[in-house]
Amino acid sequence: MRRLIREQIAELIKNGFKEAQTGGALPHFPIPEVTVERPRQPEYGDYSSPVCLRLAREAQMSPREIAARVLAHLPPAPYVGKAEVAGGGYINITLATDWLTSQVNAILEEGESFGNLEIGCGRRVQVEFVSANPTGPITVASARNAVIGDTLANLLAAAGYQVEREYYVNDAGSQVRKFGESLYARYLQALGRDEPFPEDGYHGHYVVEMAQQMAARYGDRYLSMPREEAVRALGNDGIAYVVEWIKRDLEALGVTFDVWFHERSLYESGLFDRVLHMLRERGYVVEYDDAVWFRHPDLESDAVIIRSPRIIPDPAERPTYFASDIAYVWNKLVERGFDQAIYVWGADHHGDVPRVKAAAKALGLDPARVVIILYQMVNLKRGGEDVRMSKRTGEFVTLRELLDEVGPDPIRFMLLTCTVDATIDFDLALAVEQSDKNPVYYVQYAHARIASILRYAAELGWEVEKPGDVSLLTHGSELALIRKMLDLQEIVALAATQLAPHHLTVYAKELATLFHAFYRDCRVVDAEQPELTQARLTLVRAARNVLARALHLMGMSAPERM
RNA sequence: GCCCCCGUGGCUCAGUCUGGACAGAGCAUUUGGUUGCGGACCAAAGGGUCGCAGGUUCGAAUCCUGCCGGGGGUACCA
Repeated sequence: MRRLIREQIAELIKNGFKEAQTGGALPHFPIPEVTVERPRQPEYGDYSSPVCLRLAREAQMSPREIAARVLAHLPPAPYVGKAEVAGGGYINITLATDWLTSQVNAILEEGESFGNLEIGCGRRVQVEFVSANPTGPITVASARNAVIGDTLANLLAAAGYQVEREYYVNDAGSQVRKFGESLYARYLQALGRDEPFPEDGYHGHYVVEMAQQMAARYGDRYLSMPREEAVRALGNDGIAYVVEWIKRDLEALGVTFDVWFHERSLYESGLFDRVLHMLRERGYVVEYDDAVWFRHPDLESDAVIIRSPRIIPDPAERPTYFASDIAYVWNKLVERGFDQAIYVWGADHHGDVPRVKAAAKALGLDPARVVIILYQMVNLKRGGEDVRMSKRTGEFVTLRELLDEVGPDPIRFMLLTCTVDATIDFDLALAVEQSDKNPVYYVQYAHARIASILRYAAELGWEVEKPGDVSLLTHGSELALIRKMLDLQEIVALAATQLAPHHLTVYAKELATLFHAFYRDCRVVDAEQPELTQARLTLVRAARNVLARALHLMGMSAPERM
């Protein structure tokens, strides 16, 4: 556990300013926030700050002169190798080589905890994701939700938050009823009855199979019930069945949840009524058109419907899904006391964002505690052709099919590769292909190659675990690799604060690239140079440590062989 | 109509929220590389008006405004 180097350098420069000012080398002016960036060109060093560029007027001297005086007063730090003025007044800092190499041991000591930070300060965060309707199998769109949510949860945990993962089971809405009716119809058909299938029902073949199983297991038990009761009972059974199904498929993708929260419990516990009462008292509830509405100044529309007897005739007063959202946000932030509730939603729900925020606000909660991540859609393709998907029509590619074809790691990596803001064209043909177009193998190959080197060394009798003298690591490729390894912390900080898991994929590819370059330039196992070999074996082990951590943060495996 | 997302080399995408020094990868193309630890690798080359037009700034792919193109949403579906 450690502080980011970038932050330490920013502070260092700030102290340089202070020293220069108190020493009279610089006039007194408010020191601005010191921005520190990573320059692209290696000759500009590891870290660079342009802060002096905009101070010419206030300091009454050129940016270069300011920078020079700050540097003259820069406090010493073990990690600073070279600090110099460059260009029009940049402060460029190069890390000290001996410090860099010493980090190899530090990384090994930290093990799987390398990359962990404390920026979360132990705050409790809930990540609620997937939450697909339990009326059918998980599709590719939900798979994107799953990998984003799961990776985000991993990142937040690494960043020092206390994280809980939750799946919200929609078992109270009208879709559930529709599902029950579909099952009922198929059930009767399975028993040989001539039952018409509801027009807007679930047409997928899986409904037929489920109904057949139920008919086989329960016989005509549901036949003796009143229709309404049978529909409800079958719907509940069906949902329980599908939830287990979803759970298995997500597990196969490497995604598990701490809590499976049932929408229905919001009503059964009486919470919804209490929350509705609170809103009513605060004046956010209006009634007209035979319905109950939520009204709030933040909403563009006049009001959002909370419940109406028209949505579901039985039970007559069944609320809308938004009603559930109101009670749910209270449950998250108050009853369970999360500091922050993160929702992972498909972009087609973006219109609901202001409502949930407004609901939180109306309940007296800080809407900033509600964080909604919208990810764009996944267009499924097969060889360039669009594949249409809808659970209702029964035409879709399930996550299970995809897992059988591709396996979890490529799915995770591909769905994680671009920002949540970009639409993904997921080509099934490409996903299956184990080629250069599929960078997941490139990254994992680097790990397998590391494992192979260590196996090879062990076979030759090297003490692989014995710490080497890391000060012997002076080759440019070795130092470049170490630098990239240290970056993992920056990436965790960036991805966790931006809630942008895709940074991990970029990082993993870069790390793999630098390892492959190191492998090319530096022979690890060399009987004629035992000291160097021992040092390089140490570096290789540290590299494996970092690469494995990056892969694990993405929920992927770090294979020993491929 | 209104709201959200996208528009960066032939293709797929980073970089935009936190403005900085000649705009980065991968794929594809061309040309090379190991009598050594896995060639699922490495290196080099060509290829870009960062959708368009204004504006802010010492400085804009990045911020602001308008426009164009693509996708999604638009309240008794969830």
